[in-house]
Amino acid sequence: MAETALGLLNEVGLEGLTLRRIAKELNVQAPALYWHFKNKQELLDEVATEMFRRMSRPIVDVGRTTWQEFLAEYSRMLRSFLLGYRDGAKVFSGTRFTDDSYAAPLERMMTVLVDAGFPPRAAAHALHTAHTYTVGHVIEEQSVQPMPGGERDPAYDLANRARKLEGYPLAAEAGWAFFGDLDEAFETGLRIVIAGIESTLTPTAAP
Amino acid sequence: MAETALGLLNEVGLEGLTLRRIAKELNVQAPALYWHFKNKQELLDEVATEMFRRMSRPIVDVGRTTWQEFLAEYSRMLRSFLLGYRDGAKVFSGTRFTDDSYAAPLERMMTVLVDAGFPPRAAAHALHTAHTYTVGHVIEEQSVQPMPGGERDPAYDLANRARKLEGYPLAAEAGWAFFGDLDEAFETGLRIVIAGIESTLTPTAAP
DNA sequence: TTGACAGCTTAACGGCGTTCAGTTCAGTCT
DNA sequence: AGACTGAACTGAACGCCGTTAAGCTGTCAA
Repeated sequence: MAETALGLLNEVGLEGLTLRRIAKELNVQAPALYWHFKNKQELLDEVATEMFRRMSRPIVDVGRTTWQEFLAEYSRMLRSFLLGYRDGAKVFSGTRFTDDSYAAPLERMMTVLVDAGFPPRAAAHALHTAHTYTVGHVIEEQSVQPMPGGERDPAYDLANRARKLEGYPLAAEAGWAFFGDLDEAFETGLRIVIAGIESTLTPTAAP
Repeated sequence: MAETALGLLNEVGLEGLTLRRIAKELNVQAPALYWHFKNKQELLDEVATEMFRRMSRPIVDVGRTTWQEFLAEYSRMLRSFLLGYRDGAKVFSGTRFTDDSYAAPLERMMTVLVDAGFPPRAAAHALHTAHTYTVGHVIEEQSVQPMPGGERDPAYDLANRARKLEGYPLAAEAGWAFFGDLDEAFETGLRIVIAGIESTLTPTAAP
């Protein structure tokens, strides 16, 4: 049922994901859903949990590399999974997981960092910062470009934006970095985060 | 009117911020709002713009310091402003600005970085990464602790969480960093981002 | 005095999440 | 075989939502 809702998400978007629409997809009346969920939020929590479950598998399968590459790969996977669902980042960020299926993947990721020499608390902060940055970035991305591979929102047209910002040359220039090549913007931020972890949290970083 | 809606936000939250409720606050009937706005989204965009306008002033007033301190101060102000409104980060992240009042503050911030030696593109990426990290962090914070200074959502009780994660010691430990001291978590991530900017984008960083 | 027009009201529409009192029906127990 | 149980669902309804349409009021220029 969470699977059905998740499948529907790409068709109708978060705002179109109503109980009646989900029920129709299941050949059922809307109130029947209340047998399985306390309310809509609980259903959305289940949807987010299912999203995380699906992306946990490939994350756990990342082979042995440096912690830098591992963290980068996790962030890229998280991003591409979120981008893969319409309003993915919004659904994901607003909800709590409904079970402990996140525990094993999290333990695995923590282990990679701790094995690389991070104290546990530092490892947690490293993961949290990379995770937080990625989700924040994708939320902004999806308001520029709602669907994976879809059209961009015309409100973010760069030429038009530059014209209105004539008196502010640096601000105009900044638009390019913000809304131009989204992949590049993400990778640049990701490099920043990982380099920052290296220089502030790594055991060899402290004096 | 956007001011009224913004004032109401802390009372009723984003989900309680209905057109009828806003209209009541203005001693007016709901459809009257449609004289001033095309639809509710446009009103929300105006609310977000007003939020940014209010926080632009103190940001511009930050005195001359290092770019590191400037960026840190910007991020802290952004965070505390967003935390100051119920669902502040959600309102802010989902909407586009309705005018160009962001241009002058943005130009100012870009200028600080460029004056410190950043190429314009690098300055933009630096700002964007710090901004994105901050908004992402606050979104997570506000789902743990919806109101400024308010109670925490009991679903994030740490002792309880630790009990359920008995088989996963590192994951349990990570909870502390994720949901424990939110201020400290933010500052740690902020140090990471700024140190990362320093080592990847600064003119003296490149070989 | 008339007319334009900004700003509002009243009434209504379809759709939303949710509730509640029933209905169906497979499986268990006697 | 017949009674019972409980899970899963239906049908009708409630109150609220965003939004539309048509009409009313007041102000002010010509």
